[in-house]
Amino acid sequence: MSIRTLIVDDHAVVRQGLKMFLGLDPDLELVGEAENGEEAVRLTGELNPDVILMDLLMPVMDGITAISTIRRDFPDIEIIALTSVLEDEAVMKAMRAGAIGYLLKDTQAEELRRAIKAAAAGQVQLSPQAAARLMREVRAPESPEKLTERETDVLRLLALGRANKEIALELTIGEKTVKTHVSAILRKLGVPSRTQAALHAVRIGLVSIEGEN
Amino acid sequence: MSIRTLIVDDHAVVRQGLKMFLGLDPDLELVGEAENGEEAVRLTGELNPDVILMDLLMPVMDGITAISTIRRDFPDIEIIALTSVLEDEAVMKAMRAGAIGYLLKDTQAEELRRAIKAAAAGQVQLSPQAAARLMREVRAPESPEKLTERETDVLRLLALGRANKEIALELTIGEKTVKTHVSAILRKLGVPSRTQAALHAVRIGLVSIEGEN
DNA sequence: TCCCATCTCAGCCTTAAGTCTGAAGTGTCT
DNA sequence: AGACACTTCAGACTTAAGGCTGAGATGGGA
Repeated sequence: MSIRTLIVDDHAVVRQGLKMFLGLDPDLELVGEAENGEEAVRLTGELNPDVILMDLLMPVMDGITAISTIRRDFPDIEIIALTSVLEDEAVMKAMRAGAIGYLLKDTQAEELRRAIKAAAAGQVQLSPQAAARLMREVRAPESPEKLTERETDVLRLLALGRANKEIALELTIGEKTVKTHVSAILRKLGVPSRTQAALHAVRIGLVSIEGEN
Repeated sequence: MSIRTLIVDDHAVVRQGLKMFLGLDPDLELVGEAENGEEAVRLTGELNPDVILMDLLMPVMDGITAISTIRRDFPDIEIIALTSVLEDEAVMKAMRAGAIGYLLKDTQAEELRRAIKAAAAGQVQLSPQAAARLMREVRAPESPEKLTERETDVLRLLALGRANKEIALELTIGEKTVKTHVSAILRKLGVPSRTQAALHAVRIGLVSIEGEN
């Protein structure tokens, strides 16, 4: 019995490439394609795949959110995060969201097929690079002190280039309170200035760099 | 006679997808693949393709640089910039570097093949979105007061999250001088704070967001 | 040669940013 | 009920950021 696979990526070219990679193996069956997280969630319910290859950066609904949603509703379906960039935060986020694997898009056909089979069997499969990052994370306790919800709100606005006073207005809280949050954010992120915090936020995808001010 | 095409992208999946897209058309012949700009330049000399599909974001040598180099050495070879993000500056840069087309990776197979044929015939081919951006650029004179070389140096460091004092040290100039430059930068970019200037720099690709501090 | 852009820096000033300490109100978990 | 995390805010403080004006040095172009 073949492994039913769903691919999720917003770029047609990437989907086509994955399709071909999968087509080379009789054990793998492509049951559907989705262009964004929302569509992925919907199709997962309809098609009931065994494994999902999920891009992380997509419009409408990002991959991380889609992974969380699907893992919650369909705990038997394994998901491999597939992305073009290797980013510490992204790896961690994908793992926490419930991905069983994390692969880079420069993966070769053979390796990708092996990863899908491993995932179908419930085995963790990481690209060597991702594994290295994860190791580093585990070794260094680092405990990257998670931001609270409110702090995340503040960081999101801060990363849009807003001043404390503006953030205060937008969140309808006092400027002093914003300062308190900003201080906590800087401490937790381990950066010395709001500019670096903003750059960090962009890096982890909290805000889109395409986003306007 | 078929159109000899070279594809350049650092992701194997994308190359595979493009390969399949091209394979659907007997008029198109894939003569080679490159993983980065440097390899693209080398292969162009060896293979003498008619059209090159060039990704813009690549390690070793980026697409813009590769386009400039190839267009200078092989003026008869047409290059289509192919990228996953639509960014005003990137469109302009690619055009200035000599690309004849600019397509997004979510392009459909049919459209991509049409674009290659148009490029081979020396005709400009833009994705509708890219065309729109270009129009906007042309319409709005904008005259975005160019930054001087030194100001660009400062902005680059600023966008890494550096403080004025740090920038002064790294450029071996006084902090006052840095402030002068920063003021000029803010005025020219039309933003009110260094944080927004940093975000702008990232947006236009002055610094990579992957870049560390 | 003279003009002009650029780069450099100074002084003076205002405001924004960030730290520290302390504290009150809320909700959750045990 | 008590512990704990989160959010809110105050006061007092230090430092960074940014604006404004002025000005000397360099170097290229008309």
